[in-house]
Order: sequence, then structure tokens, then C-alpha cells
Amino acid sequence: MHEELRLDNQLCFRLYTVSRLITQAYTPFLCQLGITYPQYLVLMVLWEQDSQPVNDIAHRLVLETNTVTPLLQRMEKQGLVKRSKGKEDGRQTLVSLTKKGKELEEQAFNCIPSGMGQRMDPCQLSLEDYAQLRSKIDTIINKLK
Amino acid sequence: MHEELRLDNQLCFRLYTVSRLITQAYTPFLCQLGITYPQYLVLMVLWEQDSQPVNDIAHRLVLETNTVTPLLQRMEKQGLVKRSKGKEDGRQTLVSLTKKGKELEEQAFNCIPSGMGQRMDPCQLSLEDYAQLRSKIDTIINKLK
DNA sequence: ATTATTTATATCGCGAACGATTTAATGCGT
DNA sequence: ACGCATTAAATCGTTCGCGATATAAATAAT
Repeated sequence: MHEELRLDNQLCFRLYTVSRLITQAYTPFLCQLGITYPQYLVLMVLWEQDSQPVNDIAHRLVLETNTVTPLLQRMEKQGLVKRSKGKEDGRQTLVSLTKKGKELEEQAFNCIPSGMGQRMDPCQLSLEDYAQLRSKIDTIINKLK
Repeated sequence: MHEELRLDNQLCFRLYTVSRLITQAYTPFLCQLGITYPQYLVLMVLWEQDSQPVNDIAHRLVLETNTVTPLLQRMEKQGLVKRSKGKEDGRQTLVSLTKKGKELEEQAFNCIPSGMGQRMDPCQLSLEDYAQLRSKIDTIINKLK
């Protein structure tokens, strides 16, 4: 039995699990808005800055366009975003929020931060814990990216 | 602009990203073994304790059986595991390692810990950092589970 | 200018995740 | 023993994630 191959010693397994569990915790709130977690991420990117090419969105989310394109197509079908050809660069597809997509920001703001706060409350993470966790993960992300 | 909805303030997004990036870092090593990351997780569970019902494996991996069953079916097709009906409880499907599945442990041991160690090296995480990260994530996992 | 190369998206195929439903075996109450 | 709820897996449908490839526009090279 190799200690290095024990599941309990795997950082990656922990991160994979916690990522799924937190996403699941989001689900009931996102359901009310009729969106999925990856769609929520796209919306957050667009709420910060509307009308971006597919590439910029993908880059911001550290995803490939072959993941983001179908995601955006589904979001367009739901009426959350509009996709249009770039005028200066004809290769680009510019993605912008529809009225419905914009309106979701207020709805998200009203239920998600408070709801998720409550959900994470029993974890008893101090702001300091939180900041530490954040910075260590950022280190890993930046080195692997 | 709501600060709470900024992508950069989202713990979940970080965890989701880092999880994907580390999984991607595993990929070249796992490719040599002809397996995927979730398949590697299943193998680790079985290397620790061979011949387990689907439910126990799923529980250990914090996954549902509707994720694990197809995963195991693919692994059976590849000759990594064998699936057989439980004798005492006819509802169970017992999963056990084939010769090939057992042999992969040595191969994994030979390339993965060292290879991934190198890959994670530039992150400069001390053993202490690592332990802290681990315990905080465990706290979250246990509360959400 | 014409061709070659790079860049931006899109398409395709497969393996996960997961909610919802189904099937089959077990256990429980009467 | 009988019916009924419970439990273990499996199946189904949809969305992701991603390697590989295709398409088309822009840019560089000759």
C-alpha cells in the first residue's frame, strides 16, 4: 500500500469534492433564476463589463472556447445574452446582455450572497482564514495556468 | 456594480478553477496509464480495499451512483475492474480489481507522485501551508456534505 | 497581390456530474 | 404469508469540460 496513493492524501480530490459541493449549494438559488453555475459565471463576467468577445469571456473563466461557445448558445436560446459578429474584426463574436440578462443581476444580488452566506456559515471560516485560503489557491492557479 | 457578485470575490470560482487545473496537470500522467482522473479516483479506492459495492465507492468519492455506475461500466469495458452480483445481498454489485487494475498501482506509484510533485513544485507550498489548506477545505466539505 | 500562417469561433465526440425515474431485491408490519 | 416501504443499482436526459478538428477572417511573408 503506497501512502502517496491514498485518497485521503490527495489535495486534488479535496478540491474536486469541495468545488462540487459548493456548486451544489448554489444550485437551489440559481434554480430560482433558471440558470446553472457556469451560466452564472458568464453572467458575472458580463455584469462587470457588457459586450465582450467569446475569447475574453473564456479567458476570464479559464475555459476553452469549445466549452464557452455551446454555453453561450444555450444562454442565447434562453434569452439571457445576444451574440453578434464583431464589426472591426469579423472573426469575433461579441456577447452582450439582454434586458433579461441584466435584470438577473438584481435578483442574484438579492438572494445569492445572503443565502450562500448562511449556507457557509457553519464552516466558521474567519475573514483571515478566508483570505489565506484564497491566496494559496490563487498561487496554485497562477502557476498552473 | 455589486461587490458581492464580482468574479474575483468568489471562493467557489477559485475552487472550481483550481480543481480543473490540477486535474489537467494529472492528465498527461494518467494518459500514459490509459485512464481518466475520476477513474484514477475509483482505482485508489479499490487499491485501498478491493471488492466493494458500488454504494461504498460512491460514498467514498462523495458521488452519486448515477455517476459511478457508468464510470464503472466503462472501466469494466477497459478491463480494469470486474462487476459481480453480491451473494448475501442480491441488490448489490460488487466491484473488484482485475489483474490489469491491480498492476496499474505500481505504474501509478512510479510516475504520478514524482511527476505531480515536480508539477506543483513552483507553487512553493510548505508542508504547513499544505496542511492548513487541507484542514480548511475539509471543514467546508464536512459541513456541506 | 498571392500564398502561407496565425487567430477567433464553431463543431464533433466522449467522459463525466447530476436530477429524475425505473427496476429489482430486501426488510418490515400486520 | 402478504403487501408496502426501503434500499441498491441502473437508466435516461441535459449540461459541462475538453481534446481534436474544421471554418473563416485577419495578418505576415515572399
